[in-house]
Amino acid sequence: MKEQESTIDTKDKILESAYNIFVEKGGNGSGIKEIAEKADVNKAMLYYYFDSKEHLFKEVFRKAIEESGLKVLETMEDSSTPLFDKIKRYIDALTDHLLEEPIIFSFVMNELNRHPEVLTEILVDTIDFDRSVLDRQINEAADRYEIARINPRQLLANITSLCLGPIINRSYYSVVLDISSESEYRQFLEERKGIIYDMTISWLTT
Amino acid sequence: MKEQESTIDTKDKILESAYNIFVEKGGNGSGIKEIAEKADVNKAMLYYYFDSKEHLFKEVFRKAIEESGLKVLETMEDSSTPLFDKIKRYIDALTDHLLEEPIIFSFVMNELNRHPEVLTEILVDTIDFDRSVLDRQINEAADRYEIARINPRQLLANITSLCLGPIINRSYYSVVLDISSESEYRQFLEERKGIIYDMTISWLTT
DNA sequence: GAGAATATTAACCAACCAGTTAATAAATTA
DNA sequence: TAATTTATTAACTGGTTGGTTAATATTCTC
Repeated sequence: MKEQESTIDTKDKILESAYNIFVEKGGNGSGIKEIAEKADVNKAMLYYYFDSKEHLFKEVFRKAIEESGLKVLETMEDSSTPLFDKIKRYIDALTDHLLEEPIIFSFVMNELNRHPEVLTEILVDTIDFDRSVLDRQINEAADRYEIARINPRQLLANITSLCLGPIINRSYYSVVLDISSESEYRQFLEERKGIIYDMTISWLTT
Repeated sequence: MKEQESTIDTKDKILESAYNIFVEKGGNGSGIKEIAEKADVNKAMLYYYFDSKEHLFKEVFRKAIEESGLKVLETMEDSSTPLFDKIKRYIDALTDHLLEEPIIFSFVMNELNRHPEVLTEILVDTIDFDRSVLDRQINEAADRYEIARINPRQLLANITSLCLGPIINRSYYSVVLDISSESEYRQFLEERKGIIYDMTISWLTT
């Protein structure tokens, strides 16, 4: 059997170090030497617990998804909450979470864009989202003429895009919107919560 | 003086090769050896025309911005077109352009996220967008009670986010929306053009 | 405490990296 | 055509990369 304490210690030390460095510099920008050094561990230990840089990266990526706030999506599966309330909660929760961890989220998206073939499967089995509840809710609301008949996928794409955009591509929006200070930007994002909701509702009810 | 023909030839060959490889694999993922080989040029020539990998990359990045479709933003500076028309044209033009060059756009955003300090200045002087015309138009329309009084920056952020989102982070949206086939995805994006416009207008007029 | 399993280390490896150099070829100028 | 500038090349450099190995230290089991 393993000697528990120190094993978990070193393995976790490696993972934590890898997490920080990968997130900061990206998969291609980081070296295992640096990761080992920051973990204060011999480089060979890295290959004792993880058998390649790629494997280590994949575990880090999985962890990053968990902590990114993407899982907020699963709140959309709740059938007991009315549609509009759910939308509001989703927007607020997603924005709040993204405001806390913007870098992690940006990391996930960047790596996903750069290595889609390898990483989508990790995404798929880490987040596994079932859209059926939301679909039904939307269609039933349309049946009752409470909202217009819209494509549920478009709703999801709209809300998500509106929330993510200015956060994960902050550098771009900083330039376009000409907002440089941190506090100003945060205020701008706070203001968005209400706007995104209003915009969505006004679209659904016209 | 330079020997024009062959000079331009080789320099351009290098730039083109660098462009393709950088866009495909990203700045950190690409090596100059590969770039030289694909350009069918001696590696030293790379340092004859560009004095480092970073310089070469920056030129590629600049070129990528030009071809990415980001410049469509500048149509918003036109004061002769009515607000709603301008919005419609911006959405259509941006979407169309992005549909043609989704990878380039993704590249620009990824690199910008990864190296904001170095690349924002290139972005700033490549795109230089003046928001004042749009601001005035919006405020005047609000004065005339044609639209609600909204923050022009939020309008810009909304439209842009809605257009960019599902295109530059396609892998993510493919999973969330569960759309795998290329044609289905393109149709989805086409459908969005109208939806984004409707959504924006309904928000502005409530 | 012997033996086995687990954990850790330093030294090593070949391939690759960005970048240089010094010599040469080709074109321009005079 | 001689001198000069511009273009091109092969070979090289020093450092880094991801990854291995073989020996050793530590811990667990009995």
